[in-house]
Amino acid sequence: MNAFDLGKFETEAQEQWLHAFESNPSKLEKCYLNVAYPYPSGAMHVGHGRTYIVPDVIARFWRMRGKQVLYPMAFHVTGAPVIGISKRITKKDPKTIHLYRDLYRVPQNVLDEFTDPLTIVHHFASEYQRVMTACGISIDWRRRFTTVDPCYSKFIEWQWKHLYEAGHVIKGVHPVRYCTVDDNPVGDHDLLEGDKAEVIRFTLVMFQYGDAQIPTATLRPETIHGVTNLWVNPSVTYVKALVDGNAWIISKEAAEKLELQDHTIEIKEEIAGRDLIDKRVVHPLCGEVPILPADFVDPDMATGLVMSVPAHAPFDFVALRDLQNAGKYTVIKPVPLIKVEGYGDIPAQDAIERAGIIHQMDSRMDAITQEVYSAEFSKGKLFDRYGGKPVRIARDDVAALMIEKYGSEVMYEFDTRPVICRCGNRVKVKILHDQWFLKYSDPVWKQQVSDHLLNMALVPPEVRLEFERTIDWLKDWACTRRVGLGTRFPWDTTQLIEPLSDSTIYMAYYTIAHKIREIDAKLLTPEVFDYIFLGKMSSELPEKKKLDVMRKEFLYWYPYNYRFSAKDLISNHLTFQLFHHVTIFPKDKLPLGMVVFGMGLLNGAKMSSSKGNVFLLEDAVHDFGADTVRMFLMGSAEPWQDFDWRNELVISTKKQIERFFNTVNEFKDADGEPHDIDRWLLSRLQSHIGSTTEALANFQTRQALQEAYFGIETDLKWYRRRLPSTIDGSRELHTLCSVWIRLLAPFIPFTAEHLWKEVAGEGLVSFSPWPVEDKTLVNTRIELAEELLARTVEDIESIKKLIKITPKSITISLAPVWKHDIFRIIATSSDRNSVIRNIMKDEIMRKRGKEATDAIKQCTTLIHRLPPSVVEPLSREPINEAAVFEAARGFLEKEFGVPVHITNADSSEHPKAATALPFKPAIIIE
RNA sequence: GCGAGGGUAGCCAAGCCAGGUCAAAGGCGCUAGGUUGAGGGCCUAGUCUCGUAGGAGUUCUUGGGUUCGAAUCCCAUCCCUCGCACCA
Repeated sequence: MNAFDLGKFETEAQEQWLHAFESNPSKLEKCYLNVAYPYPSGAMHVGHGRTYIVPDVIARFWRMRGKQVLYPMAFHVTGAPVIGISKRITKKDPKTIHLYRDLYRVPQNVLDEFTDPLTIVHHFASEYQRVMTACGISIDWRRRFTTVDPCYSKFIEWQWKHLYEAGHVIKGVHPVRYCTVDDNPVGDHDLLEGDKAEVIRFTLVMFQYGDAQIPTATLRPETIHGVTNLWVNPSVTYVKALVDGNAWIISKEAAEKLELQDHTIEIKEEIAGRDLIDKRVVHPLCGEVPILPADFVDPDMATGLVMSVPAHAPFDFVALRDLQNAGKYTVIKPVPLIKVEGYGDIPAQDAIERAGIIHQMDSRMDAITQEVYSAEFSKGKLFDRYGGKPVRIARDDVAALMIEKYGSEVMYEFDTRPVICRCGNRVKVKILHDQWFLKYSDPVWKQQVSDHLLNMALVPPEVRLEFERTIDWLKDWACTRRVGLGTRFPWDTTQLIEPLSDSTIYMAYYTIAHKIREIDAKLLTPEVFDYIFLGKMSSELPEKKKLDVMRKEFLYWYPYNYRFSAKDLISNHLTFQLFHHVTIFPKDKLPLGMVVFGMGLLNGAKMSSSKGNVFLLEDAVHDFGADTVRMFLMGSAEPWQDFDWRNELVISTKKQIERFFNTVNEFKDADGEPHDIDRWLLSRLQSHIGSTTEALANFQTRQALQEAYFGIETDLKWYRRRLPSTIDGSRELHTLCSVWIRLLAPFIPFTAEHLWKEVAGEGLVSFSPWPVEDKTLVNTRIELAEELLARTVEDIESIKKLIKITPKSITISLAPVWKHDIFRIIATSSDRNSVIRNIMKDEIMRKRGKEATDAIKQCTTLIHRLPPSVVEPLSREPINEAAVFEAARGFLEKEFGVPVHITNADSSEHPKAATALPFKPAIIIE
């Protein structure tokens, strides 16, 4: 009749919860929680589950504690990924089809529609809502929106108007990875290869060659003084091209690249590499040098020609040495210019010879180059005749000088290659114009954020440092994009506001999301939002009454209390939103706190949709039940720790819920008279209530479950053991059930809701009052008595185990009064050294001699071993041990199946009796 | 490489900030016994080593140090996770 059936509990509760969590301003104190909204491009897995269940548990907790709780949800559909996905589905890319059809189980007819990117996000947004609901997440769904809703775009425009007016939006140029086939910048997820590649800024050193110039790209312009020659690949065909009207000799590849980097290119003629060999070039800072052949020169690296500094560049040194070993160019000597500790005059030579490098192709060349470069960069100094500056300073100085006086230009190139787009094309660096930035580098802005961070609650506290570092480190952020979904950038409507920049203050939008829909988006001018969010009046506000309602909502809910998000967003989103808030909202509307989550693992490995290592949340709910999923996710680790989903562990979580269910069913109708053990149970219950409450107030879901579930379960086991077999449970068990259900309700709301109906009769447990610790029910003496009994039982068991005889009787021999005196004196004394002397001053003690000093030592050890919760009350007043054991004699005899005698140690003949201590009676088994 | 966090018994994980209450909570797994009596049930005990009396010994990545005393503090070392930007 009342079977454990999670599926049934879920169905029952869902009906009653349908609109239960819709939350409106009220007289109650508010609690506004929100979590980073999802980008719905795929199905939810158990990792997502935790992200939304943690805030839900906290929301349910505060709701029961009588707060007006708001937990809203929306969908972030801004950005480019779904554009790519829809393209790949259109092209019938097998990997993508497999992912969506087989892993996410999108029905074929829906999948067919995925050629439209909006369909993808809308489909999965609905899926998210469905699965979140199935998980019992108590969201106010009336406030759901997506970031491409017209009203939301109006809101974003308003936000940006304020950012702009504050001077945080600036225009600039920016080098990006660019695919010339797609004609678009490419992000990491668009890359087939080279996603680690960084764009590096090279200086082009311009050598004069007849009427043309040869640019060589370098990261170390200061080494110009040590150039002995250039390197050219003899088997490569170079071109002479007019670059911005000047004749340059460069590789063909370089010509294409430079065209993307703000240069006009007009190719005039081809020049074979070998025709350049032995020609001479000149630069004012190094004089005239020859061009030498080198096969290692890559035409696809920067300009395709390089300058050679054999004294400081191991590659150059070896290449030159190889030529000279063949008897060529023997007059060329490396020209050193940097002094660096740990190396001789020619660092490159030292490094090469130390490593015993024979030829250019040695695999260690890169490492040696790195070693020399970083040694020179960190510790090197230019020779006095070149200015004597440290390398790290001279490098930038020389580069600036060259650009100013010697015609040098900047060229961007990747540090590693190849970099290949998903379309198969080589990615190049392009300088984007009309690129807009958010000026996160602004020290004044940074300071405002840092100042506010001091007022914020951060969970766990360790993340504070990371936030501080991030604020400090943040540079200007390119905030507009050319492709994707999103809101048009107001100052250049061909561009869109970038996804991380349109999701920073939407927590404020939640407060009005369900109301603003009633107004035509066209009417939503900045003045409207100025009124709602800032209280600024304007003459012609539309729908003033509706605006007033929204103003009230905002004032009631804002600022939010806590924002939840995974820790990988600290370095961007979570910090960005602080920047935006401090600019737009007044001080009393700034965020109050943040909770940062750890990451999720599946069977020990990182969850990843693309690798197929995911467990869908829906499947988990189906296989184990929503409560099981919730309890497992909340109990296996604290929110900020990484957690690992393992099916075997989840199964045992389900058994635990079932055990709870059975126990409640067994006890809820008990109506016996209470005994001492009931008073003990209730006393213990109070501390579980207290600890659970404290843990949840600190977001410690795991700790809370330990207290609320295992703490109470362990007590009940002892209770049952202690209960005389002739007696039924007392009516206090009904109280315990009522409390227990409520303590667990945030974690396993479905089961709790079902049981609540049986225990309380009516109302939803979700809105029932959270249990409050009743200090008047706390009975330290009874708890101590049970503690003494339990410890003694344990001791008897371990002795029985050791002596391997069949006991015929057990004698418990209690410590005499004088030992209790000693115990108390030691426990209350602060100075352990003098305490022995003080005790032994006493005449009576001294008469006891060694017996007394032994007792002192033993008591000292015992006091160290006992928890303070035991020592503290004992030191105030000993308990009547004889009464405790007399009362429990029946229990002990039942436990051990032999007669149990209780004696006083000082009247016992048995030598063991002398070992009796307070709270640790001597045990004699015969 | 840089920034942040972390490494605890078979596994997960508490403890570390405020050093002695730590052989180290709790859960899982495993083993034994009991109960019911057939099998994802419940209860009890055990689960580093030794021990015929509730104890002792060696442990908390590794190596040093501070201290009467360190899982806990300091230094170094190795390993792991996250972030390093135009990407949600």
